[in-house]
Amino acid sequence: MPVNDLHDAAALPQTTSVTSATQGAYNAIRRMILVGDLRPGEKLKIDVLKARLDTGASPVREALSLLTSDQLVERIDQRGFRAAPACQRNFDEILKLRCALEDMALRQSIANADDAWEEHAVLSLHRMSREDSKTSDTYEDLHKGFHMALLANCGSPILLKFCSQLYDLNVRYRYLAGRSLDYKSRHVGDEHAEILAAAVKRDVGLASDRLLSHYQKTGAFLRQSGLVSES
Amino acid sequence: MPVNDLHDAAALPQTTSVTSATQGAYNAIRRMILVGDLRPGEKLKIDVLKARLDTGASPVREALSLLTSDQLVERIDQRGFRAAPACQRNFDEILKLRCALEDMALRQSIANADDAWEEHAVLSLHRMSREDSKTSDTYEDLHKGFHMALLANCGSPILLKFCSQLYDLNVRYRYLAGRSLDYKSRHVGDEHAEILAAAVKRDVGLASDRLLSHYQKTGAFLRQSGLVSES
DNA sequence: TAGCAGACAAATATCGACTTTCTGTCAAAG
DNA sequence: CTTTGACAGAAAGTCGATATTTGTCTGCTA
Repeated sequence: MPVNDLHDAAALPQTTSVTSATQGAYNAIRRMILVGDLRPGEKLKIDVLKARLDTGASPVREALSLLTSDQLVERIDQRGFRAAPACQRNFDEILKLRCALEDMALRQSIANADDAWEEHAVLSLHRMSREDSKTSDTYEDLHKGFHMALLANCGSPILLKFCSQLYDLNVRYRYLAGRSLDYKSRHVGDEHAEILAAAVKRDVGLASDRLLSHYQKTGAFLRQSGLVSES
Repeated sequence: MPVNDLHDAAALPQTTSVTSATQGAYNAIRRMILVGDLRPGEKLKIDVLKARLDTGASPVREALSLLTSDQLVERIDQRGFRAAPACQRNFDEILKLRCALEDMALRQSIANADDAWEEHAVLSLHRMSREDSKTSDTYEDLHKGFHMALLANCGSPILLKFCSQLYDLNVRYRYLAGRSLDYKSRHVGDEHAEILAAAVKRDVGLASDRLLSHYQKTGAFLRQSGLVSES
């Protein structure tokens, strides 16, 4: 299973059976960073992770190298690795870029619309809605799955990868702001449904507006509830 | 020296003194892929690279993992690494994305314009023009340096990294099409100067037009001269 | 003759030990 | 009292060897 699998992002929750130790370490560390278990800027010592994941040093090092792709880990030559720092400025940048790139991707995706894409998007929304526990990890996967499904038809794998990366970076800030805050006082379910409805109607402008508004609202929400601004 | 150093992209040609074996392997393999020494889709066997670079397996593996970030290498779990494939479709995608993202970056860069940025861009052009051998490696570095210097002031490190990646991916296609073809029958020097002039005049629209036209011309040029289209 | 099973060869992935580099502390000098 | 230098501990980086996996080739069977 390739590391960067974009197209299956909306697939069923992956079997946790992991083929290689590197892959397992990659998943585990990625999750720890996204969830905030490893704090922004924190030094990632090989020995510590090695013990925590019960693996050798090689898989850990390689996983960390791979996580550099996702901008979740910084590599400092001869000085090891650290979790990517977080700050208000960085958050704003991510939000802005996300809006720009996803807008682009969504428009292209709708322009190329076909039945398979549409049905996949509908299914993704359905699966997400069905999952009631909004704090669970699988919900996060399904949520990402839905958003990626909307963009999946844009015909540009590289653009998709960028969007996927930015999504993850953004998710981390959600957790940093306190996972419980998010989604509480808002009707995100409705927002998702409305975005999908516009997309299904092939209304590019409306879909894009709704998507961006969705992100801006979430962004304002997070900003207001105070971001962690360490290192 | 960090692997992902965007801000110094236009700095003087880097000292070749390499601190870590991984870093050395990274640079060497990256160059081999960009230049076409390692063909698209080619299997990258650890033993072979290990011997060729006179290093251990660990640095090679880690370098390959890092090159995954740049989309220059594909990692297939339990099946090793291979150089990223190349095809017409991929080239078109890169060109299109590049135009979109660099347009964005250039506009922001000019919007934030200040003296330091402007002078850095002027210097970068000068250094590139001074280098007469247009085929040498250092010219390639200076050329990238100039283009990145134009964008450097956009205030978005992530966007810059994306542009840098796309630049590299594009460079590879230049080499694939035959390094000598490029730049031969065109006055790229003039085009560069004109882009810079527009940027210095803070004429956002003109600068963007000229930049995109520059890329489109190069793109058409490469497309016409026939791309390698092997898996 | 086509297809499948098993074994052999090659290459990847992983481990554990060794070397190099960094970091923090403590003492001596300015 | 601050600063500089060296030493010791810790951590990163690297190497060589081993274990697992994959791909291929052969030979048997229907």
